[in-house]
Amino acid sequence: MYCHIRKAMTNTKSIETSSALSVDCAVFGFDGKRLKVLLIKRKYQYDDLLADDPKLPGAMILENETLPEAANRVLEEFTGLGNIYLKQTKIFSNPHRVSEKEMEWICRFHGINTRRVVTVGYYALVKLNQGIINYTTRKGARWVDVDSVRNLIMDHMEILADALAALQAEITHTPVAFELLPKKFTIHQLQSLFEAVVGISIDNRNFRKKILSSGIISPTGEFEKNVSHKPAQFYIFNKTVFHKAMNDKFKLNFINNWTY
Amino acid sequence: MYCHIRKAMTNTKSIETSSALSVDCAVFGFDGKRLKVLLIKRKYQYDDLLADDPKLPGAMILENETLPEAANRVLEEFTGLGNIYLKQTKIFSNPHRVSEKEMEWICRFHGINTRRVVTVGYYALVKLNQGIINYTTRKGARWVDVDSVRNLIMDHMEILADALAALQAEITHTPVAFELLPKKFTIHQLQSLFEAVVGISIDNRNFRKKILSSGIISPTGEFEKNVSHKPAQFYIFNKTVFHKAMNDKFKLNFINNWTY
DNA sequence: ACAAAAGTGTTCCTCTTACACCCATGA
DNA sequence: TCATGGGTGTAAGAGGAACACTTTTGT
Repeated sequence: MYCHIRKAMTNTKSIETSSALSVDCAVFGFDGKRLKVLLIKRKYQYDDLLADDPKLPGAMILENETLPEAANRVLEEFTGLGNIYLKQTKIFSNPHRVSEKEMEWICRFHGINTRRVVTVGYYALVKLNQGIINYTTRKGARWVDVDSVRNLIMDHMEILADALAALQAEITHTPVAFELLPKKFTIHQLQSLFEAVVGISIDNRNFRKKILSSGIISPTGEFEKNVSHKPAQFYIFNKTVFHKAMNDKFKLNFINNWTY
Repeated sequence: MYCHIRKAMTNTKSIETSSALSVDCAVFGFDGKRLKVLLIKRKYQYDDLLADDPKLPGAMILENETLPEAANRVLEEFTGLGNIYLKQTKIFSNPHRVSEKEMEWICRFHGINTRRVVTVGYYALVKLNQGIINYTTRKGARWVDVDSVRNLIMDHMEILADALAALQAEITHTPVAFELLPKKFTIHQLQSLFEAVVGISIDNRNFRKKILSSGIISPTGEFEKNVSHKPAQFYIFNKTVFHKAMNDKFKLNFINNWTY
């Protein structure tokens, strides 16, 4: 039913070929102070590749799933959550991105037989809470400060760096920040998140003015409890206002949204 | 040297599998008035799939090249140009994105044998001129108004729409506009390009003010000749100023570059 | 009382907007 | 002389930047 014809191929150095396709996910979370990323372990030792070597969660793509489905499968496995914000970043297709030894490890671990693995980078955003942390801990995963990540296996450092850059770019133009916060959050939390992700500090009064006048968050009337300072009000994200604002502003007033 | 171990796999419905990987490129050009995209023909008839069916240029990835290399190979084949601006957009990995008949066509045409083709979308930007147009015409390709493209094969309409959306988003934040213009261009050309790509109209005086005060273009002192109106000055893009401006502005003054 | 974070206003200034006419050239 | 696009200035308003103190709560 599919293909039955195979052209006789000369033994050139470059031929059309099949690749194993995988996804690797940089899963970000925010603990109120710092941006965290979820790391797992290699799990299976192979020669001098240690079982403890840290890596990003990932998986091979299955026969009848799309790449985002594969990424969601990985996220569900390690966090227990469905419906996570997920965004594809780059594709890592260098034929030599994986060393021969790593290639052997992959084939052994995944029970496949291939000469090349092309991987697709994703970043995912989760609302961190104690439940998730307990879950990921049981799975042998840990949440690490993004700034302090070192020595991931293969090209996972590069995949992570790319994911972080994509998140930084996106958080200033789309409301992904709210994917990292609880449904109800304080303005202080929101500001800290921006500061942590973009790596800057923002004047509190100006921040409040801008975020409140934009209308994309609404006060709930609820306040923090049992905090040793003046309790902050909780706000919620206002999706409809955001989309309206984008459509009104972005197209009609191009020159205003134009940042050279 | 690579893998020699293959785990016995149970015959589940979803198994890890290999895919053929392809690239498809939306190649954009600007003729001074409208945004154009390069279309080619299917070329080989197969049953009711006609040789004239329009499609985006694309190719299977070869064994020892990366995806951007494959995309560049396609561009060189159809335009004769190297060093074209190239940007990856999305991956199209739906297992059913290609019908069975198209799948047969692919296998036949490419002389491969696979059950699945995952394709990676790219958009490319070229400086249109008569030389290029002659070249692409000899290759059987044509430059079509983006707005009037209809009925591309497989999911190429979707790939094109995605590429266009990516270009629209990018042109307002990075200087890709200059990839679509000759080295020396008039301010009018630049403005028309923005208008064509984003689909808006811009006040000429305000546009000049903003673009000139940004410093990212510099006058050459040369003027149009043989035009039946006041000759316009030619300008060139000023790369260094652009990068300096981005670094100064974007990080330090986040709140200003923030568009909710 | 004190520590810790919440919350609030104003001034200055830059940038955006809206808008209309004369200029240089080729036909 | 006419048609075509090139090129210019200003005033009003909006929004960003910089800046410090009072409030509320738990300990």
